[in-house]
Amino acid sequence: MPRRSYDQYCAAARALDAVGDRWTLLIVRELLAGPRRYTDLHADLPGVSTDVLASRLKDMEREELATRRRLPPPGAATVYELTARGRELLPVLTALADWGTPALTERRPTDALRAHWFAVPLVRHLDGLGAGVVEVHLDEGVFHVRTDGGEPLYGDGPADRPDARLTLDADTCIAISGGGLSLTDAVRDGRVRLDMLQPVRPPLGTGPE
Amino acid sequence: MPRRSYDQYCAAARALDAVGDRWTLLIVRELLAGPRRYTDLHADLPGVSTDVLASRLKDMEREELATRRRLPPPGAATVYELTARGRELLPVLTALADWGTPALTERRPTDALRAHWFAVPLVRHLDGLGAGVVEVHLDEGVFHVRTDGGEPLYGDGPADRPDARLTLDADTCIAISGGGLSLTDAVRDGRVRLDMLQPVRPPLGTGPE
DNA sequence: CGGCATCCGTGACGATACTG
DNA sequence: CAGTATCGTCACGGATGCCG
Repeated sequence: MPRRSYDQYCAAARALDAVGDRWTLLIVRELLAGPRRYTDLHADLPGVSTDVLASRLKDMEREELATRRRLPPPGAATVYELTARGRELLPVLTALADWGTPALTERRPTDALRAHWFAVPLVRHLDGLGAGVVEVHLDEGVFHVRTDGGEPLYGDGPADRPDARLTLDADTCIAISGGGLSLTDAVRDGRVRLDMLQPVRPPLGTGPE
Repeated sequence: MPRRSYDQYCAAARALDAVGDRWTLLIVRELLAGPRRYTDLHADLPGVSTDVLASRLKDMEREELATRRRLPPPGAATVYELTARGRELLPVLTALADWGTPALTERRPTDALRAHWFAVPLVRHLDGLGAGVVEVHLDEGVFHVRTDGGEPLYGDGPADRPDARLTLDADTCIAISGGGLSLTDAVRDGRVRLDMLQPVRPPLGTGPE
């Protein structure tokens, strides 16, 4: 919890005690992409000051949302990684992103952008593809998501071995994320190009349909 | 958005621009109980200072999350009320409450408590009752919830004309809210007393007000 | 170079007092 | 009842320095 607790016996207030501080949930958004170094976090969270980032990471360790791990040499570095409890914040970020998607109609010149920021609201809408790892190509950049429950949920840049590739523009991505446009319709209308790259593996427990 | 925007073209960051300030989401929690006066809000948000509450309410008006309305005399008062956009924050509060429920195992002596704070995580689990308005009796107080989609979603104190009454203790309420205990099991085990009060809806004006 | 710690100016916060 | 005024404190953001 932060310096200032709400001191309320309320589940939502308790959650805000832990993750209600400025930047905390955006750090979670970054760490959902897998283990990240301090410098990488700082680069993908434009505007956060160095001391606040360090302080939040310490708070998150104390709250057991994240852990610090030292990678063995070569390439020795310390990375921050979400705990299981931290990963359970995904529904919170999803609910926030769903609510905030309409506000993306306005794009300000001061807005920073990373392609993988589109992953959280989009990932649920890709389940129907039957593909494990989907690489998403926007004009603004490339990211990838896992739809098979694996970790990490998503990441910036191309995937190692994508099962499918989507090519679309940001507006279409936002429309699908917001639920106003189904992926099927978007593919049929040519707003999304879908390439299946690996043989389709049927999900466990599904028979012929 | 607050004075400080994150300036990120990201749906979650946009949402946090609007509702990420301290106290804002807890004010939404209060207003989900229906129109409230400034003094009532201040009473049910222990710890908030008067100027911060006034400032947040202004921010929420500007963001079109809430509106100010002046009730006609007698009983003239100004009340704050959520807009449709503001009510759409319920999934955000639900996700936060779900995540924060495990933190309710620890109950600190400094914690304030209002019975209706249990409503957000509980209301989904009462759908199976087939009752419109459910009055919930805890040792700590009484609140009521609507399970038929009407507004307001819940409120403090007894309901006007409840269709059912639940009597249980806070720990049981938390267990049901967290999903670890089904309402059916809790009734069968005697941890919850369920009284159906209105199998047939009487005409208006014949019930106690 | 990555990972912070320190310093500093500004602004947000919380408590109290007070007013229309 | 519904806020505004004032004030001390603390948090934030930016820059810089240090240390492995």
